[in-house]
Amino acid sequence: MEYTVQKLGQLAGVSTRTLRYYDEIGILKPARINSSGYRIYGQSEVDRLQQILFFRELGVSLESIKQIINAPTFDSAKAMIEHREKLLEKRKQLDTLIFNVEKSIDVIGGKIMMTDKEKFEGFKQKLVDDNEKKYGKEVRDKYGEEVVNKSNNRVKGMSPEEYEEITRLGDEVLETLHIAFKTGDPAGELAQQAAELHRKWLSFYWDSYTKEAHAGIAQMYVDDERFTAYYDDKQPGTAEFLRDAVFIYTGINVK
Amino acid sequence: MEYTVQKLGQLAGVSTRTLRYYDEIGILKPARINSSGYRIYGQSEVDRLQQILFFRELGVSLESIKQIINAPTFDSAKAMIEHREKLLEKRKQLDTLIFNVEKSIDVIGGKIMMTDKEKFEGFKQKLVDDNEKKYGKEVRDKYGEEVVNKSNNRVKGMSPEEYEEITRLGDEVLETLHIAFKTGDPAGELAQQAAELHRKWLSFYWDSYTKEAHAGIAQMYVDDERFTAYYDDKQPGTAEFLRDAVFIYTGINVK
DNA sequence: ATTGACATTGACGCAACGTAATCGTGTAAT
DNA sequence: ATTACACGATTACGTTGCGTCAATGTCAAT
Repeated sequence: MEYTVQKLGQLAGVSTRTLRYYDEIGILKPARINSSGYRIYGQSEVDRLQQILFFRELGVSLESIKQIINAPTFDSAKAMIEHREKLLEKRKQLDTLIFNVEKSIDVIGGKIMMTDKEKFEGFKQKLVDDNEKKYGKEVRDKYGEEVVNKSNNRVKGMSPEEYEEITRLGDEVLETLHIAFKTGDPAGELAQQAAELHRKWLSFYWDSYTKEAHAGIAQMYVDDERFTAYYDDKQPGTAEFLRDAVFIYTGINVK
Repeated sequence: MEYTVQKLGQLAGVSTRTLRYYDEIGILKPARINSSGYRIYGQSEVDRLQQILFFRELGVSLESIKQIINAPTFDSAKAMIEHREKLLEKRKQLDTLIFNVEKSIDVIGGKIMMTDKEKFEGFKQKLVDDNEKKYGKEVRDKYGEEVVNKSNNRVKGMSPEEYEEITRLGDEVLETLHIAFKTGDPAGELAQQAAELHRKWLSFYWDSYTKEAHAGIAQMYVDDERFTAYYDDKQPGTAEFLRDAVFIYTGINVK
């Protein structure tokens, strides 16, 4: 069977422009050109296009596809596995994006107010660099008091709805934490999820979140018996488990 | 405080090129131009840039941002909620993408073979429409026998490594399932994760995965006492729980 | 006076096509 | 045979959000 641009386009569900473009960049050349200069595609081109679309659908760039299908002994499985890694990271990014949008909805809704200083802080994650690592050791003492005071002030100004939401989140943290605790792995998915929830929960109390402060608080839970009692309620060792999870989550070890 | 391009750039964490560009497209113009033609930004420009970066971070296009911050009575909350919808859809797409990549890894690995006909079908997901829903009811009877036979043939041709991998996956399914069972919610994240793992596991045995078949198998686990016994081993009711989770996961109810 | 850091304005490049604009062909109907 | 019209071709600009030269002017310090 032979196809013109439009026929092939309809068969495969792509525009004629796309086929021309693929010809242009040398990823799919027609089998031959007829006397009128028309592009004529044959069976092998159909198959090749099929392969191209397959990879394209998976989000692989045309340049990469070119390499893939041109390589004589291409290890496509390996490439796919690598590609999957990329996608998983993309999804992670998207998840934090969604989280931020949701937070911003609250901000705009007036539930959370931001100070002028906080404004830029959020965007400068890169700047949370070595310079700040130095504070790591002192962060517990430093944040210990400060945060408690801040938080108290925070809570006073909350609406009933906000309070409700926070309570729910807090419960969710505990729930996830207890399930995660059974796995025994603070680096596991569940434990990291608990750490994430804990961060969300904290964000309700804090003007600005920093990894350092988060790690500091987690350590505080272990050191301060009032907090330890709260988290170890059902399962002794939970506070420590949470701390370890948060250390991994934040990538910061305060100890 | 007044800033030159570089100062502002450092403050906000963007390149000078970006600031020039923002000036060019009229989204952020400097407060004034000094005698040497330098762009000088003031406090209000800092704030404006802050807002721009805020929305940009959320993945909003500059064009949209322009509209947003220029509108006198812009309902940013509404815009954010809409934007969240878009992001959630994006994530959905990404998830199916990841699913397909994973499937393709199996395909490439030779675990699954595709017929020529199937090849193009894959890209025409749109065609997965009502026409196929009709098979839903009959799927259990249909797949019940077929799958078991197929699977047996499948297993015979497996390598030790493959078998090892499958066993591991199978264990993971059980593990997740049992944790999820404690939450009591088949629609919850854990249960859905279990359903997903179960799908992966199945994909090792099946030539081609379909939601209908998946749902059918899940129901079969409940109906066939051999399977029920296996899944209910530690916790009675687990088979039913898995079935419910899979029904939700696939969006198909076979009952 | 020279140097080096920082400023300016172009202008091209990128990915993967969409979208005209202009013109030649194939074919069916008049 | 002519006309109409669908389909083919090529050329080339537009899209997004800047990165990256290139050429050139300015400021502050040595």
